[in-house]
Amino acid sequence: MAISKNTVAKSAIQALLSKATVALSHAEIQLAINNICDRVTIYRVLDRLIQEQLVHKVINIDGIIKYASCNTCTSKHLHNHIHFSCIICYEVTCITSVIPKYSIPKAYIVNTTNFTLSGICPQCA
Amino acid sequence: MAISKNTVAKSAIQALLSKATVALSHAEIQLAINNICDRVTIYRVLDRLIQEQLVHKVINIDGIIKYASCNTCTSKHLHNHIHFSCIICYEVTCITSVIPKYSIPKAYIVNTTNFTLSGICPQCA
DNA sequence: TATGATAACGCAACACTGTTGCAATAAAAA
DNA sequence: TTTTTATTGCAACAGTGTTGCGTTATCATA
Repeated sequence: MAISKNTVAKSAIQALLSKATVALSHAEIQLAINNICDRVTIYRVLDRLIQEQLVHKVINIDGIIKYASCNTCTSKHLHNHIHFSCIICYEVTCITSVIPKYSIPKAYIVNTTNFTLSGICPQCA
Repeated sequence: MAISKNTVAKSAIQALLSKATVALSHAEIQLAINNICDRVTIYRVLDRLIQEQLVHKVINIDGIIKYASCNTCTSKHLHNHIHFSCIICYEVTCITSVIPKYSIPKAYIVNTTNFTLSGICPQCA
């Protein structure tokens, strides 16, 4: 995987995500970077960052895709940790400290896991 | 919660979901019932069925909402079982036999769980 | 069975998310 | 500096889900 070019939009989005404590949606990113670039560019930059394994996707409980920086993925790019999705503030937090246990029939080949718990986060409780 | 009226659309969608072995998306339902009613009506019927706890939502790995009949929810309306989402045929199957184990910090109040594993299902393997 | 209240419907319109094609532009290499 | 090529902006589009409103069908009551 070739390293992509370093552009203003890429740097801004990368910086935003790496300092964010929660996963952000496309809309939230667009709002945060304040029209630094087009809507479409954000999607393309995110795709690039994902391909370069700097960012990963999380599906929110309501089906909205959120993006989070891979701060914890040092050696392997694995995201089988729990995500917590708050029903009040809609923030998605990576609970990296816990790896969930599961077991399913052998016939199923598991590639990726998406364990999202929803409820009320500490800030909203 | 008052019982809603029994309409042609409701019966058709209910019958379709109860005989389906996998969770269906709105688009799939629309295709299956073959223009028996309007797009919007399907959304409203599904909302009613969810409110009456006859159907539950599952978020697919790509963020598309799928609907499944609550065949297994006899006493309590709980859906904390695993869902398997196939990356080839995009079918979502409820693995009702297994309840996943997890633990997260006490500060988080968990309401619902959404444990979706994605990979290749037995049919596509 | 006929009637009336009201839930449910179809239609139109809209907002939002995500994608694609193409010409213009910016980044990095030569 | 020039050249190559990735990246961008713009426009247009497809898909998903929602809302308002006038009409229709359902179900309870007479």
